[in-house]
Amino acid sequence: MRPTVHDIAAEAGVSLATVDRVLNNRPGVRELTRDKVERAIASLGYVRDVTAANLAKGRSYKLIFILPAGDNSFMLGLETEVREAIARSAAERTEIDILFVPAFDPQALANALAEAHRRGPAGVAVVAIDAPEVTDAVRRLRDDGIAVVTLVSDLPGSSRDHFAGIDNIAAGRTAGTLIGRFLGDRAGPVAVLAGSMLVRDHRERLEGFRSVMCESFGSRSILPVIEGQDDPVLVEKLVAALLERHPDIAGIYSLGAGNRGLVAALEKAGRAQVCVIAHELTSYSRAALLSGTIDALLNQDAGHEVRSAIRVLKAKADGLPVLEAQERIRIDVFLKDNLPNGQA
Amino acid sequence: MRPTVHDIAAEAGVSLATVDRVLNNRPGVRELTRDKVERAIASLGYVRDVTAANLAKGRSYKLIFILPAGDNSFMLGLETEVREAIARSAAERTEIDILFVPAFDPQALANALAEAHRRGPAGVAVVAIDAPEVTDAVRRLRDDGIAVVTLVSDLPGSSRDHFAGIDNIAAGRTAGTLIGRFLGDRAGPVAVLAGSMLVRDHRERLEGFRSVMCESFGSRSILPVIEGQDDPVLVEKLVAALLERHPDIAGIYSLGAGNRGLVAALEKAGRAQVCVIAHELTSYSRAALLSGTIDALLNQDAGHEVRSAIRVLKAKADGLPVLEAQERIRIDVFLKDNLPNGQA
DNA sequence: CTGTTAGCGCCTTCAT
DNA sequence: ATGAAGGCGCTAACAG
Repeated sequence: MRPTVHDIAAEAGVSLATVDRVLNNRPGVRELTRDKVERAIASLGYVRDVTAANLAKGRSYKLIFILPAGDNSFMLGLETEVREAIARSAAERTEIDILFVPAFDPQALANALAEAHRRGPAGVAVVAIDAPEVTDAVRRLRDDGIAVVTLVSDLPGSSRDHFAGIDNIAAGRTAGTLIGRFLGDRAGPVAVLAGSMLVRDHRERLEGFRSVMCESFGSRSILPVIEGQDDPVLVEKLVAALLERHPDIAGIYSLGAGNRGLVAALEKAGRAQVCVIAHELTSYSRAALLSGTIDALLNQDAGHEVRSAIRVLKAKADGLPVLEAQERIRIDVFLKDNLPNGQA
Repeated sequence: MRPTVHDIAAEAGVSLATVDRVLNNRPGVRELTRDKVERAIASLGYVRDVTAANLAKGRSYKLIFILPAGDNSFMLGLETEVREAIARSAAERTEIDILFVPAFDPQALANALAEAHRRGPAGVAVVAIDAPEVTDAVRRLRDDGIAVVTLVSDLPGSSRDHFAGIDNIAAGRTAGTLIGRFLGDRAGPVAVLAGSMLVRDHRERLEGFRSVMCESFGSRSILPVIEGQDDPVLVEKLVAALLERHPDIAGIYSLGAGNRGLVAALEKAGRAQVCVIAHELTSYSRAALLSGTIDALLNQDAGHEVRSAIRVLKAKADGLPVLEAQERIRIDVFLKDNLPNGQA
């Protein structure tokens, strides 16, 4: 059997309470006693049973998730994952609330962060917008010892504890290499469709994409970015116009959401031969990948992101270290051949 | 607060012991009493605290992993992951032993399974070889109520409880689409390099690859399969000969291990323009991907596989259901652009 | 068949 | 500064 607090107490010749004080480095122990206990801990190779500790503490973590409202499938999927985490909250000792804010509205987001602050949670997870008022609101949370994790889109200049999302520059580069190699010698420009340049993730994907195109496929021309606000209706309108304006388009990189509109525009225009790389696996994008309208899909697993955010918030709330390597979110690359069978 | 066994006992007017019997559907409770308790459970919305239950049980799961010996990096990585699981075993209430067997030797594997059987574990995880003596050995384990999970390579006809590995047909198809699209109109045949047709995962990858090549790139010729036994030295010899025999080779799909030898042969022959798709991210394949010798890498995360195998073995040992969707192992697709920074 | 009692490993008053 | 005692939610003898 592995050693317990009792063994340490016996070995060190002190009481359980003293061992506990040392273990949780609480005050009220003489240097000398503390040393004795620490020697016992080391010599017995003691490791604390975290589950038993949690049971005894009966602690529960109050967390708030701030998500953008809007009906694109990716954000709905993210919401679903948070709700599943809420369903698990009994087992995970969490109490999770969701706050919705209008998309791409920095002031609204800052207000939501303030509201979250008022509720006094142990931690906040937020899909960030890269704006000063948001950075400020995050700092105020952190100043009060509330842990903050950015989700999906980061806020690098801020004091957030952690980012639960993919490396968006790498994602953009991956899209660039795929579209460049898939197109090979086929002529024609490539268009880029984004949601909004206000959010960091979209800006970074664009940056990665452009740098690869420039480094490795320099002769391919890139059209100016189109911003569709992640709104399927607007996206469809913009893409329809784009296809009309440029009959010779060879490829499209859609780095935001609202792909429902992209697919509709392509199919109505009968432009199946355009090479399309898009982000996020949803029921729409999945269908388009299978039908051949979309050639490849880059994806971030919303479930992983939410679970990682929760683990990190709990750890930070307890002042525990985070294994960054374990919390890294992978960029999934899906072709029609390796689509998981599941829902999503 | 969420309800506890005490609340149920009070609500149903019975003792804790009776509640516990119903909860773990143990015998010795009258139908009527059982009903009362079940009603109380339902009406209070009780969910059992698994961590407290485990604490009280003090149970620990004895597990055995059977891995092929040999010095290819993938299997070494797998071993490392098992050792990390062993390091966590205190916290996870597991006692894990590793048994090594010569690679691609069905009889040796069957013997190892028998040895594992003798040790009386709660579960066994095994990198399977598709052979009757192995299937038999697995059945004997299962007949004694020992849980069996196949790892990396499956044994579908057998009575194993679960397979912790990727969909290898999908992996082969993905490789086919990538190589087909990357090559475009470039002329020349494609070669396939496997470890051994004795193992299911290699056979399935080949099957998926061939079917996509046939369906979507029918004009491309595929050379006969080369078997390198996952041995870097043998692989290098075989590939060197292959390159000499076929100066016009356009692409190589390496669906097994031993890629160190593949890379060496390609680099010595100065054949960097050959399009290469390989499996498994190791320090060698990573370097080759970055240098451009390898064009894309398909990967299964050994850490995920090991952790999943352990979760499943524990669940099966307790007769609990497994959420297949949650245990699905993804096929990672790596280009030089989206390589994780970590070790591996 | 059912209930009582004593833990599992840890934390937390409350005394001393 | 230290210790004794009780409890977190559940399970496991052992009695009745």
